[in-house]
Amino acid sequence: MGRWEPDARGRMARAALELYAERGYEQTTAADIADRAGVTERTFFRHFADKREVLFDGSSQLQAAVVASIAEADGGAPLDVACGAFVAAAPILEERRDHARRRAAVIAAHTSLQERELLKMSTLATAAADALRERGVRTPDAQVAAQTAVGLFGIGFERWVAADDGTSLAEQITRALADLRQLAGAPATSG
Amino acid sequence: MGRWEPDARGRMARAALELYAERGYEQTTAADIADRAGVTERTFFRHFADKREVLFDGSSQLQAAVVASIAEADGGAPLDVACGAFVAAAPILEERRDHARRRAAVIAAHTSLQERELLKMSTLATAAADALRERGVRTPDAQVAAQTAVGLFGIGFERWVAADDGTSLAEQITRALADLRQLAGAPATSG
DNA sequence: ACTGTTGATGACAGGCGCTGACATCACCGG
DNA sequence: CCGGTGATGTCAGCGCCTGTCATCAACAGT
Repeated sequence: MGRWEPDARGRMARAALELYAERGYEQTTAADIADRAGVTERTFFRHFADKREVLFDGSSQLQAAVVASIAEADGGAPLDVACGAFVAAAPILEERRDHARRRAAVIAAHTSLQERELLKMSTLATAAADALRERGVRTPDAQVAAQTAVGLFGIGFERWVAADDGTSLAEQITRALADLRQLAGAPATSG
Repeated sequence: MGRWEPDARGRMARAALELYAERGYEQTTAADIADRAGVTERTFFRHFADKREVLFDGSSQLQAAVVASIAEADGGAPLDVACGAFVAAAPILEERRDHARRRAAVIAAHTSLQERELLKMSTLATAAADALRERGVRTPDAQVAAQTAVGLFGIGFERWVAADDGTSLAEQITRALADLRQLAGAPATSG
């Protein structure tokens, strides 16, 4: 095959997900992934900053969609704009539910990968907050709204992945927001 | 001094914070920390799972305080109980503001450390949610309330560390919660 | 067809993080 | 004085990740 077989990056990403699922994250070396993808370990690290990053290649796409959606939103309360952006971006993940589930299972199996996912979420929150500010939302409000929206997205995503019924990701996020409104509004419930 | 100089763990934790602050996290090797603490690199890794964990030795204490506070709370809405628990646990950090600031600066300077902190926050959220469930809060509500409270704590902590006025951590958390209530309640603001 | 440039890859060396295995030493109870 | 216990030191080694240089495909200009 020589060098220059196309889409080395994609091959490595697929090989990594397969191997992490087959033998586990720790039991897979970077050289293993490179071998399966038909490249060298060195090439692997040229494309991905580290062994974890290979699982998060699509995260910038999600972030771009969320930021764009916030920028283009018609108006409304900041929290609605932020959550609406995640609902609007949900199809990106919904289109590849199988892939999302496999990936989520691998991540759930190892703490290092959860750390990286949390970092991506945090970055996403910062980007969303910036986008809200861009619309004129005051800094503290933007921060709280963005962080809350990302938190609700995380919960919704978790439930969407675990759900056996056909509830959509968008629906899960919407429900989580409704939950929060209930919790934030109701003055007293149980003890 | 031979072996058995007391408080090796504490010495390593202090040495690590100093060195990370002096030369940076990456420029500090585990052997450097061990040297300054008067032990071996191997001993360092017997006490701390990895090079990052040495900065998070007190996180279990915070978690215990939050969980206890949730368990002992008098009653009220889940979100109030959760946020109240963080306010109640705030003195643990407020007592050592200098240390908290130095530590926060070090963490802010390197992504790996931010990842670890986010993981601790996530663990804290799970523990808080469990504690809420223990009180009879339904699972989805517990999850949303706990995650939201941790998010607000994170924002409050960030502002407390950055603040030049004397605003307390507890006050910052309370303000963030008030912000969220405003955002969740108000139907429409800007565009 | 020849050539220079560009960019991705291969090959190699090496530092650092982290672990397993075994020896050593301080302390404690008998 | 002695054996047990637990923390530490010592050593070897794998895997992650990086710097460096050579190699090779593709492309543009001549």
